[in-house]
Amino acid sequence: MKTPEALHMRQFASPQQQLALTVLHTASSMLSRHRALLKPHGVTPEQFNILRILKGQQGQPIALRDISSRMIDRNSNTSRLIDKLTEKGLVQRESCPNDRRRVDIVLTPEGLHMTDMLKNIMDEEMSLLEEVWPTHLAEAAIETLDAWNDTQP
Amino acid sequence: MKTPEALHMRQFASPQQQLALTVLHTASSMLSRHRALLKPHGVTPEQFNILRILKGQQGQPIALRDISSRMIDRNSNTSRLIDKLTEKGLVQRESCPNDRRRVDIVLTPEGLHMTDMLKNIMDEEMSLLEEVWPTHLAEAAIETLDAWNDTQP
DNA sequence: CGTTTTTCATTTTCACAACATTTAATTGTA
DNA sequence: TACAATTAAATGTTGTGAAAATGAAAAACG
Repeated sequence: MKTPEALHMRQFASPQQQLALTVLHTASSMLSRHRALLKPHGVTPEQFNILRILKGQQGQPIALRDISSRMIDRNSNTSRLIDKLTEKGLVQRESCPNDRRRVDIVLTPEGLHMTDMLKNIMDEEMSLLEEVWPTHLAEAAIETLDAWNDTQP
Repeated sequence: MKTPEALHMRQFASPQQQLALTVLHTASSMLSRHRALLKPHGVTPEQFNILRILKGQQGQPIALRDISSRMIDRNSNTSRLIDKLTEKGLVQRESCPNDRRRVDIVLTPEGLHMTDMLKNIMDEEMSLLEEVWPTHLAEAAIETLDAWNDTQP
């Protein structure tokens, strides 16, 4: 359902305002979809986001602080998310010898395995987008949205 | 900060995947901004969403159920959000005579006043978007995103 | 040095989301 | 009419996000 229909809105103050609401609505809808896809495996999108960052490290440890700064949703409670992933045996905390404030995080073998599986699931979902969005339109939309992101700190 | 930079990502699987992440990141960032703008007035974006829907009714009562269906985030618990707004004296519950299961919601005079004020604040914020997004690019981005929304139930 | 400031992680508080269940009222149907 | 099925709202529980407070360690600086 297109956004105006979904939100029962006949007209918007401006195309810019409509785009803002469309972005919020689209993100909410996407996140719901991701949540549903990951749920059978006991992982939330926020947790998967961390797993994906760790996977990108290719075994190299990364400080909790740096994970936070790379998350889609900043300011979230990364400590607690790491707690959950640790309980599930997917990641491990390691103390950082040269700076005892820091806590390095690494994927466990099971975590790596789980991440690969979930990545396949999400990649499949993402590939559906390629049928909906022609490449040049996707690129144009990215530029438009990032024009705003670039005004933000 | 543009999305790839913000998320510390060098390259994406596809422009489509990059757009998906950009949408999620942009929405999260926008919502934070809205939350900060509304906070001094003791209202959250979710609550403001309801106030805006009620304002659109122009005094006509609307059933709680119909508010739910028009919210950006459909899954939230409207009953409890209405509780919060009632506590603040911004809205009022009214029993619906022809169907006693339903509960009609109306803005109080203070609620109308507050909504007008908050709407000014948000409109001002939205007007900044007009300097960032040329109208034709905003319209193009809306079409692109809604192409996906239209594939969703 | 020693003190102050900054940094990093954790903890805490509050509000909301998700999901299930409950209660009440209405509708559908034998 | 009786009674099951459905619908609307409220409520209970658990988990998560946002933001601020706390505590510990390191860095900065006189």
